[in-house]
Amino acid sequence: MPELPEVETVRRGLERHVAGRVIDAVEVLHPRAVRRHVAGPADFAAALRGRRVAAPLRRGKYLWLPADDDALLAHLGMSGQLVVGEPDRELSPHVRVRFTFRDRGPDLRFIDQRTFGHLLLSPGGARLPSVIAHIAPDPLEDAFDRVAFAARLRSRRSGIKRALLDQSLVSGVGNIYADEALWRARLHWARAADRLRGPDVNRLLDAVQEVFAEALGAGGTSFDRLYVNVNGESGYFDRALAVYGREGQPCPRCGTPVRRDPFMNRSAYSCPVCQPRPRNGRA
DNA sequence: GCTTGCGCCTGAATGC
DNA sequence: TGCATTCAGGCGCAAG
Repeated sequence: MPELPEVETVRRGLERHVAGRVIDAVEVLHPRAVRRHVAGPADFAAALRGRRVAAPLRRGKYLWLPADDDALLAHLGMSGQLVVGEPDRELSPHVRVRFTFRDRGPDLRFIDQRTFGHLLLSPGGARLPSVIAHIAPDPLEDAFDRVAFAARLRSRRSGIKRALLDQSLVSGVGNIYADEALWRARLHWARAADRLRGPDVNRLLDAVQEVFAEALGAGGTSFDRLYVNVNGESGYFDRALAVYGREGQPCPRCGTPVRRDPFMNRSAYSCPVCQPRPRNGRA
C-alpha cells in the first residue's frame, strides 16, 4: 500500500523522468480515476494538453506536479501506480489515465486496480493545492511542528492508532506504518491519546520517522530504471516488517506470537507483551 | 466541533 | 469444481 515512503519514491522518480516535459495528450480510460476533478474527464484532458510540468511536490500521501498556474494532483489510494515507459508498449488492463509528451519520449501511466486513487487538476501551481489544505504536515517536512503535534494529539478523545491515521492531524501514516511505529514505540494501538505522556509522544514520533526513513531507503534502489513504481501488496519493505501481517509469528523483540485485533473494519497487529493493552483503551 | 462508521472497488483467499 | 462470501485498504462524507 502506498504510504509516505512509497509516494516519496514515486515523487523522486517523476522528478527525474517527467519534470520539465510538455504534455501532448491525456487519455482518461476510466472516468472514476478523475472523479474528484469536478469539471469532468474531458475538461481534465483538455486542460492539461500543452502544459509543461515542473518538479513534483508532496505532502503526506499526496503529490502534485505544478503545471503553469495549476497543478496535477495525485493520490495513489490503495493500489495506484505511476509508471513511465516506452509509449508503444501494450496497455495493461488497469491503466486508468495515460499521458503522452511532446518530445515523444516515455509516456506516463496511472495504473490502479482498485480505483481508490485519483487525479485532478487544481489551481495554485506549486502552492499547496486548496483541496488538500486540510492535510497536516507530514513528519518528514520542515513545516512539521513536534510540539504542536503533541498538543493536538493529546487533545484527541480517541485511541492512538485512530489518531495516527487521521491525515488532518499528521499525514503520511497508513495502517502498515502505524502498526510498525507503535510496535517500535512499545505502545498499544488502543491507548487513549489524551492520556499519553510527553515521552510517549516523542518515542512514537521518533518511531514514525525511523520507519519512514528505513522504508524510503529500501524503496530508493529502483531509481535507475526507466519507470516509477509503487509496489503493491508484496512491497520491498515486507521483509523488514515486525508485526504488520504477521499474526501468530514471533515478535522480533521478545518472541511472543503477534496478535491481530479487529480495528475499524480492518486489523491492528501488535505484540501482547511489548505493547500491553491498556485497561481503558479506545479504538 | 469532534468522533465514528459507511461506501466506494477489485481480486485473492477462503468457505460451503 | 464452482459459486458465494470475506477481506484488504484511504478517503470523503454523513450521522451521531
